[in-house]
Amino acid sequence: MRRLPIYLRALHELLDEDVQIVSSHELAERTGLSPEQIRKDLAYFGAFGRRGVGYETRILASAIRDILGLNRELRVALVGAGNLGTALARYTADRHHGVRVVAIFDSDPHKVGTRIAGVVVQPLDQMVDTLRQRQIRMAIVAVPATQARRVIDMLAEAGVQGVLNFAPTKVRAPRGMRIHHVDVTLELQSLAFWVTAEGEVSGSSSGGEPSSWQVRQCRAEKEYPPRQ
Amino acid sequence: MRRLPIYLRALHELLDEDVQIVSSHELAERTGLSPEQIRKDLAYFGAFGRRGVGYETRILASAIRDILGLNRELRVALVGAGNLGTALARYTADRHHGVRVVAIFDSDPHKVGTRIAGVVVQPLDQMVDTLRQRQIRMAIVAVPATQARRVIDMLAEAGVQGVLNFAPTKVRAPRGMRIHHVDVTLELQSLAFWVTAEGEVSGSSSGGEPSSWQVRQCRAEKEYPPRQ
DNA sequence: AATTGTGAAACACTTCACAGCC
DNA sequence: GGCTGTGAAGTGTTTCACAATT
Repeated sequence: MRRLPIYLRALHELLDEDVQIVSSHELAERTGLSPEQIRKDLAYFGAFGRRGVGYETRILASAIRDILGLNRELRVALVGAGNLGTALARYTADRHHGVRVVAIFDSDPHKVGTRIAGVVVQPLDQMVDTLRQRQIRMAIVAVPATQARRVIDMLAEAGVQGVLNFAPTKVRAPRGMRIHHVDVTLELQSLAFWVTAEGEVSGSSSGGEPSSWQVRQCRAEKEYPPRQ
Repeated sequence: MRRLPIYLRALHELLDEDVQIVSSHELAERTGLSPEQIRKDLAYFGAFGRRGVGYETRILASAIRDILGLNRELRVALVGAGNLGTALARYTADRHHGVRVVAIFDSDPHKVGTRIAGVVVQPLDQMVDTLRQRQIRMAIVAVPATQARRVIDMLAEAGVQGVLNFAPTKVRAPRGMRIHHVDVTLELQSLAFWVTAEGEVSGSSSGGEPSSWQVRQCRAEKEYPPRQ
């Protein structure tokens, strides 16, 4: 499921290059995945390819957009008009990925009424009514962690079914809602494991008792055998 | 590996509440993971708990920070001082998660010299030298997709070992570098699968040939049996 | 009695190998 | 010959069940 958008991106690149037919090997090359995996994934949703030939670029792209529900542009609400929210709103406005921020809400009265990427910021207490009325079913949450739970409950009440949450808290998804979490802190902290701290030597250790950074080295060497 | 930061966050919450001892069940409750998984994870790095008692909150938190290399604050560079970059810089400055943006680079001359969260923005062509000199080993890339590859090559040249990439392109990690990708487009598009398009009824279908949204419904019901 | 640590079983996911088509 | 589609094998991860420990 998470890989379909990756294929879609590669297919759009190929379409820009006027490539009509693409093989699983070519797609693998461009996505960094294996040809078998791509074939399995695509076959799961039905037979889109022709044996001995490959996949028809335009048809496959359209099929994937259809599976994802992106053939009509999906309207998304943004909650939280800070720097992060602004970046996201502008981003979806620039290129058309099938998803676009069409409503923005913030609790700060100073922000209400301003425009971001052409969309007027509305007060938070108008959110539930507006989303219901406009039948918006997806939202991006870019508010402080303390407000996330309340905002997500409100979104559930408004009938929102999918949420992309940037707030650094693990909130359980209400019934009927799916939440994808983007947690920068978690990413940075887990990435930290792979970098050597200052003062550490990146070569082999010189005796002494096993310390945590040796664990780190050991683990690191599992995935990067040569490591320089 | 990716779960250690989750445990760490829960442990810090517990420490704020002056909880001295915590069981795998309590941690499971707070993280949404299973007790067995937590025990397996922690046991993998060594025995931190006492049978019949639980885990000592402070010691476990410290051990995890040690494994991740976060007991000394990790200095990180930010490349790209747009809205997204600004949000991230401010975010790491506010709370101390063991990771902090201490250098910012941008190619826009208008941004160079300004301050974000107390850090002066430097021109991109000073990046490699500055990072080498200050021994900065981790970076956040928040530049347009077109620049991402070049920036990441420069970071590799500067000795950076870990990169958190927000640019919507899959760049292969250079030797000795680990890249974590945060791709908002991909997240939004895969989330789109789970929401019903406007006009669709969320109940059962009324005959006709199987269409993609029925696939969507079918898949959705696998993970959310009741779904309302 | 409560809780960890851990081998075994179950499960999920990926890769392999090749049959079936073009 | 080249490529897809797919059962089978392989690999990795999660859950189960329980022995070990306080």
